[in-house]
Amino acid sequence: MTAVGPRALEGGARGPAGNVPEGYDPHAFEPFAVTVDLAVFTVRGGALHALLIRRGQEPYAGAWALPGGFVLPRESAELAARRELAEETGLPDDVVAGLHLEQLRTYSEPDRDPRMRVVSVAYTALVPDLPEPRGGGDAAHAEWIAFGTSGQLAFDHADILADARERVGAKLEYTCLATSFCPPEFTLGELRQVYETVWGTALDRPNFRRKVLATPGFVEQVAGASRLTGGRGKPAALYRAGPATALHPPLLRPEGRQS
Amino acid sequence: MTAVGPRALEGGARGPAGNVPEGYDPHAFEPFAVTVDLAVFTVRGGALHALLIRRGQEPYAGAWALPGGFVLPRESAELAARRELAEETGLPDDVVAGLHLEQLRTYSEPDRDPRMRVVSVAYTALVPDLPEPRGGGDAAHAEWIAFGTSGQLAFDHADILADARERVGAKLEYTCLATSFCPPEFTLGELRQVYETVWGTALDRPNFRRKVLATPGFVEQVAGASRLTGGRGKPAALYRAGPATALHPPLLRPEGRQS
DNA sequence: CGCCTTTATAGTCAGAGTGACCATTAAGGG
DNA sequence: CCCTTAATGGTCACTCTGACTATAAAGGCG
Repeated sequence: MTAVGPRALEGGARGPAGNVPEGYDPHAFEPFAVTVDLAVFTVRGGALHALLIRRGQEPYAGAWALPGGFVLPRESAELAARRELAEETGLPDDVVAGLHLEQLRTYSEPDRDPRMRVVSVAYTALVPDLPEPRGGGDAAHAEWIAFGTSGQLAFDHADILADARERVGAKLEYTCLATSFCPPEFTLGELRQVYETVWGTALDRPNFRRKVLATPGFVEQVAGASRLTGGRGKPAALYRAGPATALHPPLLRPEGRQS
Repeated sequence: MTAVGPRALEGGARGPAGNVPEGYDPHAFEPFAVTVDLAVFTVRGGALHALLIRRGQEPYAGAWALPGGFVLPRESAELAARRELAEETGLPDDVVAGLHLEQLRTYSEPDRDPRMRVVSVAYTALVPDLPEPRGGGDAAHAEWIAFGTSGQLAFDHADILADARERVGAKLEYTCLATSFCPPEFTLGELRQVYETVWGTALDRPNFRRKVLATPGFVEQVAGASRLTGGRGKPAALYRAGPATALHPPLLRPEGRQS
């Protein structure tokens, strides 16, 4: 890998915060590829699942990997992430446009891809339990895989997925994000299961209920509606996500346990 | 801008999560430049300051900008950020190696730099009140500018700086990060000033003291030492940063006020 | 010197929030 | 009919916090 280009700029103020000489040729140095990777989570049957695709070619042929792809020349990373998400899940664009998508962080270790220098902006998405994703027209075939059962992931995707899970767990504490995992109408039991699944701990039912209902704007009751949850037990009232986005005070996970 | 390369890969599985054909030519498409930008904060005389450099050339000649520069071909973004920080501040490498540096987020809007496509990974650093930075050998001349008094910043650096400030404020709530703004030995009054400065609110002295001392590992008293703080008043005991990194339960800013 | 201001430090008190419980209601299953 | 299960309603003690008062120890000033 030849180190020309950027280094040639060192004589003046550098970078976009500095200056690029007029005659600067964008093709003169070893380029960086910029991609997005997606950590898409859902809660399914009491277990956290991530959306993964099976790799067909080397490197890491046969391994699971995060969905993702190149950022196109006229596209922001966020737009690229939304486009890839729509392609991989086969969901209609308007549904994808409404999903919670959040930038996680950027992974830039020089050797994270053995083929060339790839800098990847990772995004985290939380979705309700969707119908099985349709492969996005091309060879890509995305599936929901229970967290921790995927074997070795390609590239540094295991790191990304672990970081994303930790971030989601932390955000549940001080935001109303948990409703993103739920369908439009849900019971408090389902909402509690989201917390229990992501945190890996059991929560006290009455206390959870008290906390959620005491937070203005977290959830709004759907008048008169109720639903049986697990086939057994008293039917539960239905709620919708409210307008609030932050939890004050936060709902802390018990005893700082990480999983 | 020619949109070849990435688009040519669409036929197969895409991106580094997909596959790059063997004959793929890294120079065949419009390249992305990858840079780092630094939001370096300090607390000085009761006001939050950011480290900025004055731009000499167009675009944005004469405006203040964040320090930063290219990520070199064999360098991670974090390494680039640390190298740039050392160059701009003129601090010895071992000091820079010990500073708190945290990835903020990546800015990738296609037109954020009018000259070419630049994707920038932003980092936030918190430092104690350092001696005036020496310009880093080159033309760059970094200065501490009080937050909000810089006028228009170059590129999207005002957004980055605002995001960084918000992130720092939030992190003070649930981490022990505030000690990064302080010299090795500090008084509780100085630590409280960090919170007051970043949050823009006054805090109750006794309550702040109680909270900090009740958190195990946040600070450790320096036996027998004390110092006069503002010239007036009772001398204050000195403390060092403790081993703790997280605050459980958090120290929430009053009334969810953002500034 | 006494008196002011300033800051650190010690303590009090009421209310909010939380964890650990117990009790009741309403469903399905044998 | 009685079991299990889950939702819901409620209690109680403890912790944490915000508001506040009081004391200690410095410098400045007449």
